[in-house]
Amino acid sequence: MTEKTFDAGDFTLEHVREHVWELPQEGDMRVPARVLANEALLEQISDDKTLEQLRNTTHLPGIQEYAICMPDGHQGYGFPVGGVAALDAEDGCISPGAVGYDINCGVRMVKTNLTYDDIQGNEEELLNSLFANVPTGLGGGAVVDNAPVEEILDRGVEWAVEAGYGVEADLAHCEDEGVRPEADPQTVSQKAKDRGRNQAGSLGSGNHFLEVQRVTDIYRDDVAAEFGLREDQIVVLIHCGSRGLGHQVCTDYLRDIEQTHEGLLNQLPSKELAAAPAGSQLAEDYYGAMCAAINFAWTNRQLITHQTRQVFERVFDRSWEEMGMELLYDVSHNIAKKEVHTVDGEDNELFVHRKGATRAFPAGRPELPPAYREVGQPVIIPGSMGAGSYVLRGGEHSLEETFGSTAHGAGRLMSRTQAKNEYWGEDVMDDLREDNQIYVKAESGATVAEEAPGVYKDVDDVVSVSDALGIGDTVARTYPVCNIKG
DNA sequence: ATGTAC
Repeated sequence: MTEKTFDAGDFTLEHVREHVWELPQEGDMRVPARVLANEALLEQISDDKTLEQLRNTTHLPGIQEYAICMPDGHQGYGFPVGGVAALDAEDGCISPGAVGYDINCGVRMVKTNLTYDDIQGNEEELLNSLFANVPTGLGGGAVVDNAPVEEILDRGVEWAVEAGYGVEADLAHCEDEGVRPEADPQTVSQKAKDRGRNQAGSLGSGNHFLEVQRVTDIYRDDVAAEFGLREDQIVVLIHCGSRGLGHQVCTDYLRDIEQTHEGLLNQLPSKELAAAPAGSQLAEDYYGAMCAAINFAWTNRQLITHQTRQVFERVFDRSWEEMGMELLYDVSHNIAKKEVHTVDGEDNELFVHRKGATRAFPAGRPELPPAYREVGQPVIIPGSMGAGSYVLRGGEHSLEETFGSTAHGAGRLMSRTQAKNEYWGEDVMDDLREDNQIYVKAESGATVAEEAPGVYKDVDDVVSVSDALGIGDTVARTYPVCNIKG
């Protein structure tokens, strides 16, 4: 270790090597904590609670190696958004706060064989038709009214495909093939199910969006060819989660775990990290309920994919198959999952908590579908609505550095309240259209202000750290064409 | 993120 340090508010980080910074283990910390970032990104987390929350995480029983903060990390509920914590699945614990309220918030990319030329002039028709056919905003609205929630919780995208909202190939291009088999609908409260019943196929609000984009840059020709991506291609990005259902699951189990496992809670530096010991009834139940909410979120994105395909069919008067509207991949950003990782030469089953972090498995991992087993997993990292997004490929160092994870987005720079003081939604939309030919339509102007490009970090910085560390390699970059949101 | 609050 070098002598170099970074003074981040109340914390001093030691420089391990390029882009790797460490909070040394001290006091009741069970392991050190690591931040993967350049100095500009570190500066941006020096004044909030990100580092305090990261350090708190190192107190969780069973934590392995390090608590890790990705380059896009910022403060969240109890645990940083952009945090990764791997906890022993036998002797450790599971923590709802380290998964987040929006269980399986995530993103999928739908490819097309259209080019930017094909859709120029159609942007507003596309925008309006997408907005009319994809429910957005807080509260109700759904593609499927009175949906069979129990079956969705149990079977995920398999249900959607059987019901005619997708094809078999969609399953093969979704993390875990669109189904978490450990899902246990019986552990999901009636209240959560009631909230989900009329939200199956809805975008929601906040940072969630559906964006038509064009591919502007290819960085790795061979990988891009395997992924079916090329310059000037039109793609669609769908970013949303498990809506009120997942939120209710988190709320229900946080309260229950706080009460039932008060002894463990009292050993932790923050109530927001409440955790259930591995093997306890509540750990089992929360895992089953979280997996069920995961299935709901995947189905949600599948139903929105179906609507998107139909909109494209009407606007361009061709079938979606003719337009090549196949899934590239669907990745989770908020999840805890049992995975086997090698620690100190031994294979251990761990609850890998990724909150605002993406699984980024390299070639060879058995979990990857056949299409990506030789090349590595596609990772999709959305930027702000003014910046576009990146497609990465799980890097060969991800398993040793981050339990197979990388960043999930640009990361917020300021709170929603602060954003609303700085920006006015209508002005943001006018600027994007006039200066960048980006068409935005939203349920609420306030949401546009909260999500203005200026409230986000530079996604280029985030991705360059991932690429330099070899945890997620850049493959392609996209730029927005039109965007709908809540 | 969220029927934006217990």
